Amino acid sequence: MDSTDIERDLRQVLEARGQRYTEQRAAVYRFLHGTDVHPTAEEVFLRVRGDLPGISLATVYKSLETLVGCGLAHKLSYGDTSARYDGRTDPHLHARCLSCGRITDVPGRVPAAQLPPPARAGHFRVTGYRVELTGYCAQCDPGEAAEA
Amino acid sequence: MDSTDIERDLRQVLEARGQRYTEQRAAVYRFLHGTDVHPTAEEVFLRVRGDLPGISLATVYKSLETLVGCGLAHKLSYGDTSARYDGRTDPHLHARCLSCGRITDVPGRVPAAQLPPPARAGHFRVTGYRVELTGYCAQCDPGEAAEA
DNA sequence: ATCCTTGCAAAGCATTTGCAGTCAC
DNA sequence: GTGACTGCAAATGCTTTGCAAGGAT
Repeated sequence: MDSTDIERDLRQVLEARGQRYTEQRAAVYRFLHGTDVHPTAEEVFLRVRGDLPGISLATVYKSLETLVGCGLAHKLSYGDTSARYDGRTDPHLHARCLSCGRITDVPGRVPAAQLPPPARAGHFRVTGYRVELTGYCAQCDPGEAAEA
Repeated sequence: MDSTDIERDLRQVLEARGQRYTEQRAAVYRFLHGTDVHPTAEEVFLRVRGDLPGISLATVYKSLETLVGCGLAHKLSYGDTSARYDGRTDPHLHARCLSCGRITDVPGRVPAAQLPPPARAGHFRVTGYRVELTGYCAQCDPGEAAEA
């Protein structure tokens, strides 16, 4: 899928929801879809500003929210720091570096069957789950002295 | 373990780290340890103010951070809203209501053996993992119209 | 022409920090 | 008495919002 395809898909999804295709949204989506660094809103802003010098941080936040609402991106909130965004939609796990906060993709996945009986989680109706790995990325590992 | 025991344990842990036992920390810990509602800092503040009318929100934040640092509590950050705190230390899962944000304890746990090969997560050294269930709590379920 | 989106600046919210007074040891 | 802790208020950092001008259909 090249850049043209990506933009066509974006337009289609936006129109299906009564929203408009704009350069700003396209630039944000293009960047997010083509990277695996799971950037923060600020990082998206700095990067996208290379293509669209006039774009504002508020617009980046709004565009990201729009993409998440359309299912074209996921928001990764770990609270400790600012939210990160993921433009990949294939199944994968996230590993978060306890030292620098960077998110690394991990190919595997956890079968739902191995989780506790969903129906019987007290009076809670379980509809989904999320697994997050923690540890140290290649850049931070050498230190190895750090602990959580 | 009654209230007296809890306070003795707290004193011991604090002293082992060169920190002082105070009424404020004791009140926060007592409340957190005796509930399973996973309160936010604000909720802890409102509740503890019943015992200590003069306590400030900043002190609650500082006390919670101290307890987390001592391993006497866990901080649950889901980003969407404010952080929540857990004073229980026995193994259990957390189920988060997508409607109201409430956290419900679920007795089970996920064996590490069922996760993807830790050592081989790309160039990432995995040291731990976290599982979070999502769905709807008893109070929000009746609606059943809502979706994620 | 319509009305959605942008960009700017200001507001909002959770959390942290500086500091003088107070308390635990 | 000494150093850590509290409470207050101000500051911080991320994110959202109000609104007039601009852009997409």
